[in-house]
Amino acid sequence: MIGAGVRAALRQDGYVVDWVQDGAAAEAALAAEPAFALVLLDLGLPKKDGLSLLEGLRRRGKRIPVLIITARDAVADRVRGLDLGADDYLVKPFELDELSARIRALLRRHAGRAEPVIEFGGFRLDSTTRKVSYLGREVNVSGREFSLLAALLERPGRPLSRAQLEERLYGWGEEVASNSVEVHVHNLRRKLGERAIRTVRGAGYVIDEAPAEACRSAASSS
Amino acid sequence: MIGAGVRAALRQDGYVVDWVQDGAAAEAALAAEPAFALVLLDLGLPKKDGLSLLEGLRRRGKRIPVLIITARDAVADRVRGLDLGADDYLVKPFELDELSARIRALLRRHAGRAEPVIEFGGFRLDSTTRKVSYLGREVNVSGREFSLLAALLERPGRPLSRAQLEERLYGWGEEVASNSVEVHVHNLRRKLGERAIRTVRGAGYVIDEAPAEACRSAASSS
DNA sequence: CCGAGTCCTTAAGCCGTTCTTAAGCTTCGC
DNA sequence: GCGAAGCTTAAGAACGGCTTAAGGACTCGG
Repeated sequence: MIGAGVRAALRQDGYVVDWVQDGAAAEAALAAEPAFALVLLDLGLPKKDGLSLLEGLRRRGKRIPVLIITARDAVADRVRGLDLGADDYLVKPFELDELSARIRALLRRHAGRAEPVIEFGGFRLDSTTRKVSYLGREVNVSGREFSLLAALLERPGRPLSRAQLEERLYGWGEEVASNSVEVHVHNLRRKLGERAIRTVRGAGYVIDEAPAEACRSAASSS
Repeated sequence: MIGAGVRAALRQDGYVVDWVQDGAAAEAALAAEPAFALVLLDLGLPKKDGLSLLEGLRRRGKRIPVLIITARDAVADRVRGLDLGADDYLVKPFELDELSARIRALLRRHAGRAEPVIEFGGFRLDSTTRKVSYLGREVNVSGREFSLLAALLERPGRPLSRAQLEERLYGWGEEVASNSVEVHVHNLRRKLGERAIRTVRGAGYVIDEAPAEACRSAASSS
């Protein structure tokens, strides 16, 4: 079957692949293991309609990326799938290159952004070299500090709570029981200037769109 | 051209469509009008490579959804486009139904990231950043004050009693035994002006629809 | 293997803000 | 004028965030 080929190709790409062959098994697997990063859903599934599987997922609030695979002539299914909350689709037959690219794009989108360079609010982060510059100046930051900035810049303009940042910095496995996030923020501010990271009392920290240099439309600079 | 057909179909769907016919014009339009909800990008553009247009957009931090349209055989372009940060693509020739479904999906997905904002009676509450502005002025409010405003704005035009507000502010568990709601209202009025929150004697507090105009003279039947 | 340096976590104290409480005052309706 | 409802004020407590510093883990060069 084509399933085996897909699985082999994805493993080639470094993914860990679970392959189930009907809708009921898929639901069971998704219920048992909440950590799947993405669902590849062939609408030709037996036993259970793939679309209702998708609908059930979304109804239960799961936001896991879902990529639908359909036959070329099943336009109606595709349309329906997208409206039900699928993130993408692919038409059979497809090239494995393309599948892989779409999966990359979906994962990246879901992660928020994994593009090598993030630019926002005066920052420029390069995640391949882990270099940071702010307002044109190159700044030396440590590993944790870089991750902290990256987390903040993934949701630009939106505050992240200490809890969210900790989760992001330390993962689920190893929790931290101290104010280390505050300390990192403090150290960053010492390197970048006071205004680089704004505190939203009770909500967390945020990086604003307009840094100090916002001279264009800055009506009220507090 | 097919452009005209697409435009007509989208207008049919209720969208407002701007159509430019080369990359340079597209960049100019995007720079001039920041409020576009989505970009439909035909990779066959003359004058400027569509992919570099996309790359420029992303590099400048624009997160506007981009849907690429390519020819059937341009797999490499598609892959590249997705890696550059496109949100979706469609292969020519496509059915207009499908285009419309994908646009719906993209807009919905993007709207999911949009900030939930309440606007009413001169207020503008952003619950992600906990920012409040009233009559155009940005106002600094504390956490409880924000919750109080949010509660009042949830049922716009309808008064909420002190008891209801307390319940809303403190939850069911921990009741409060004082006039703290009154105190918060007072502090808010000091920040926002006397008229921002109206007292309905015996019933509670309410935020009115029309803040600017003095409606006192609207006499007679109540 | 040692020492210097960096990075990270933890802990403790400080400080300003915010919240609650309570008491006295004003306004309203009768 | 009286009581009830609402307003104002101020003080203390509680909270959240900031700062600092100590110590451990790790890296790197000798």
